[in-house]
Amino acid sequence: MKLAMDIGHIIQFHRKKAGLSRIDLAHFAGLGKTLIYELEHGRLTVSFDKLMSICKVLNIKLIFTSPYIKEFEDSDAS
Amino acid sequence: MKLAMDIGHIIQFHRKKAGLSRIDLAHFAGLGKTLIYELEHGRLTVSFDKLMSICKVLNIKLIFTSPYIKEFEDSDAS
DNA sequence: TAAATATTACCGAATAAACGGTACTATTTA
DNA sequence: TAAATAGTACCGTTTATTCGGTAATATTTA
Repeated sequence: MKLAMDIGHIIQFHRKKAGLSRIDLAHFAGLGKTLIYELEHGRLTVSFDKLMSICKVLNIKLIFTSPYIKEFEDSDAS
Repeated sequence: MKLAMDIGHIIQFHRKKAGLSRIDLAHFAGLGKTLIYELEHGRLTVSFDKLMSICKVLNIKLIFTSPYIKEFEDSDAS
């Protein structure tokens, strides 16, 4: 578990674990190579859905948590 | 804890819990009102850093997790 | 009811993200 | 060493996001 500070490092670590090149990862996530490159170099200005596509390929899950989350889950809105 | 499927609902729930209007939230997060509106209406095409700004205001934390996360945290890359 | 506030909604413009192309430099691998 | 692959880097263009403005409709509060 890790806070969303250095996603770039997390992505890079998991990409290498998966034995993928940047181009491979970009391809599997349906994205351009430039995005992977910039993401791994600390650029946080990435759209959320594209980040999700990458995480999906790398089997990384995102969890939202807060003092109210339990209450939210028990509500209808969930 | 909740997967990143319906962020819109999560945001809205927490915003109301905090007693903030959309304009309030937008203001505190340094964003435009349109973004909050669209985000709460299921639009996932939001930049990650702006989503983070919103979460920060609402005291929502984001956690990345995966089978390799422990290993990542113990590595230098973390 | 009336006034104030919040929400929903669309618009065009400004800004930012994402792309492919290209080229040059490591780093592998044969 | 030579060839192949991967990484770094910048560019100009396309596309998507984000914005403020405006207006009309709830919803809340006096």
